[in-house]
Amino acid sequence: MENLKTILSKAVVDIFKQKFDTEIAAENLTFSDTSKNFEGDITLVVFPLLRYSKLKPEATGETIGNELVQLDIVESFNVVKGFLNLIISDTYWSTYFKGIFANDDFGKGVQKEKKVLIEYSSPNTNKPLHLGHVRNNVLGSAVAGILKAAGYQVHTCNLVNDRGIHICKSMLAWEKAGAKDTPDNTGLKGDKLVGSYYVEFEKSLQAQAQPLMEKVLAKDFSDINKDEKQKIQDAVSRYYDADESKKADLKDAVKTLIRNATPIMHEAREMLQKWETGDREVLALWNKMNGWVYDGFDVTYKALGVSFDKTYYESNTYLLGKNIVEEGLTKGILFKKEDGSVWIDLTDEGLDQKLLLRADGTSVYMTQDLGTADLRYQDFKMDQSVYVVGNEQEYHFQVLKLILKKLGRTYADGIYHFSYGMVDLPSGKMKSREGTVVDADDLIDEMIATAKKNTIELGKMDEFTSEEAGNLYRIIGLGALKFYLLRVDPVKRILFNPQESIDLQGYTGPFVQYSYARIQSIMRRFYKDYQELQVQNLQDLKPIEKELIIKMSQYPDTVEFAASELNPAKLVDYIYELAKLYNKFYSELSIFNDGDDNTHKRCTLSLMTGRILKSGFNIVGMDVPDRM
RNA sequence: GGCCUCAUAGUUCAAUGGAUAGAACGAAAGUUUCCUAAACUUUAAAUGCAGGUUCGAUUCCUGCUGGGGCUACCA
Repeated sequence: MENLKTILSKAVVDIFKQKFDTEIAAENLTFSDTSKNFEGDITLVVFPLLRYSKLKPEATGETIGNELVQLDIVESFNVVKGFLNLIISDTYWSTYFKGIFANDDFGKGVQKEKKVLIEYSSPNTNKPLHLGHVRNNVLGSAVAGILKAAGYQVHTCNLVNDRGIHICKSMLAWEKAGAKDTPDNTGLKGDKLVGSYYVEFEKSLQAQAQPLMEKVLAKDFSDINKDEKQKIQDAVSRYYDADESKKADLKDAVKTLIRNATPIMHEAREMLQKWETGDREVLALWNKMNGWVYDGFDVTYKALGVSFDKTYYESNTYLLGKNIVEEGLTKGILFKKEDGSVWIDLTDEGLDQKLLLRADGTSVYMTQDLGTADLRYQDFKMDQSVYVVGNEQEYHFQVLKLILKKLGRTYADGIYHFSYGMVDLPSGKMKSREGTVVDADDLIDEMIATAKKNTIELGKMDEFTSEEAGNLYRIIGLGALKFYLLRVDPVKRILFNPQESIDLQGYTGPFVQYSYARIQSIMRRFYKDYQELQVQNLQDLKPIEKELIIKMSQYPDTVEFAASELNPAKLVDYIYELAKLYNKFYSELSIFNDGDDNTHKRCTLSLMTGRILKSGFNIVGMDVPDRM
């Protein structure tokens, strides 16, 4: 069906042709919602048209308004300064509403050719998922859902960082602790077990690094092996020579070198090299421990309700990356330093030199990302590739895109880093060393437990079986959590206040869910009392009824907008507003005590509202309950 | 130092360059013989600072102040 703005745009273009003898482009017309302080269903902003009309704002508005009321759909108008407020006829809204009511796919965009691949989650296998990953997963699956709803061909993937020094640290610590704990004999979730050994490793590392640091700062280098001695001596003298203002940074630099110079780090790096050369024992251990981690991740993903069309593993792609590095060397895009390390010089692009292969031949993050990029393109041939990764990696993706471009990869242009802000706690940043990281599983459990507690307190569980109840708590708890994370513009940091996040009132997921459940309750009663819903002409629309229809009419545009902006918050906010408006409608008007016509009309409106609330929530990965 | 990013009621968030800047929480007051009060109604309360572009700036540009990030042979 033709959209209101389209109809009005055409009419206004005609008016300008006839009245002012000028051609204006329909795209230049700005229609906006009418401000609450004025009467109208939709507003045309006439300021931009003054140069065509050559009249004052009021006169221009009057002229356009006088012509528009000739249309059946425009009932009346008023002009305030440069704003032409139009009142649209009930007949139009009635016809329009019947159209969208009959459309099962209302809100969904037309199918598009464009193919998009969305990568999100991307965990490391050395520790469990935390709140930061939760934001990533929730955003990633929401963006995928929105693009799908907007009509794009969407695929999702996960890139698991399953190899590298971090997992070797856990492996080493596990071996040193006797190599006997398993998820089975400890009862721990696999990722938790492996993560605990990562923590163990860090403790041992700390224990070795601290005395070494003290010695070195006292200029005693006897415990440093000769390969590292020179660098460390240099760093220490830079530290002592520096001004006060720079001392902290330079001390950190020394610390980093010291950490790398500890015996336990040497062991970890040896293990990594063994891994890269295919040492069977190391590989077996690696497989075993990663397997535990995947079992653990599966539980978390399932609890979060996210999934992927394809999972990539760095262990399968880093070699491809090494080949690409070779290719780059051959093409003269990359260069080798004396120590054998490979770099790209991006100083011409305003960036720095970037390492692609270590001196010992092992690969870094960038190396495997190059390989993965090629592989993904072979698999999906996508037009656009969205990486949902935190904003601390903006530089990385800038470099990745540049390198791929220099290598002549045509798909490089389609690479888009969906960069989102970090999650902070009221106490500040999450820091694993300080134990302030919010664990994903714990968080989910806590949300569900709070949902349970509140629901029981409200005494609403009489009609539920225990299975239904458990399901309800899960829907509410996750709805609260996801809504809390999605309602904020992705580019912004989120302040995660545990207290607030589990609020179930106000601007929250449960508010929307409650509105939906209310509607279902209405509809249950309706079908009990009446045979079937008669979708008649909607007559005598009350202001709130019309407002509700207008709000519903904006759903498809909102989905489209959220897709073009890649911003789930736009859709989430709209759904909340619709629910809020519905609650107002619900309290202002009686559905069952105002005559049969009104009952049918208001149930039709209720049913449609419910469909949109559900559809919108589902798109971004949330669920709604039939009763709560 | 360089690059990127953010700054709006007491707090957490909104506002395709458009009207008198919206919500929620918190604060104050009210609504339940009637469809689910996890709701609704009312009150008080905000654009960091200084310029510029524009008919019009919270939005775009410049500078400043403040927070965060990046600038690793970590990922």
